[in-house]
Amino acid sequence: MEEKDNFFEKVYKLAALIPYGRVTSYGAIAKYLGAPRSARMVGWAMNGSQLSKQNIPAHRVVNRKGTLTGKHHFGGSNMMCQLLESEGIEIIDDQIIDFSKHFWDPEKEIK
DNA sequence: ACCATGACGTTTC
DNA sequence: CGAAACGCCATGG
Repeated sequence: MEEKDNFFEKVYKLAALIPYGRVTSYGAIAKYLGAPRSARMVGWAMNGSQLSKQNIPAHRVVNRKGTLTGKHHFGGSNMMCQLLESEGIEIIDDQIIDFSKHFWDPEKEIK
């Protein structure tokens, strides 16, 4: 049953391609993968990304509002925030400042 | 097969 | 403008 679904595989790949100091939303990833309705599945995939052998910068993936909804699943609430701030991203109350400015659209950046 | 949950998103009130 | 409800889809019980 451990067949790497193309969906998860793409999520990991895309997440790993997120440039430094950039962030994206689950919906954007899902849409890029061809499943704009499966934004939740993206989050589910990220959950497994922690167990993945690769280093998935899941901290660069947030919801469409730019809120750090999944900080608890990251292995600590402070960790995700700290990582993002370390990349030059301002975060206040689990909310990314100038989210649109840091937003990274795979469809635009990747062609 | 059905119900419940979840790192989301959009629409409605 | 803010909160709540609904919708989507996959995984687990």
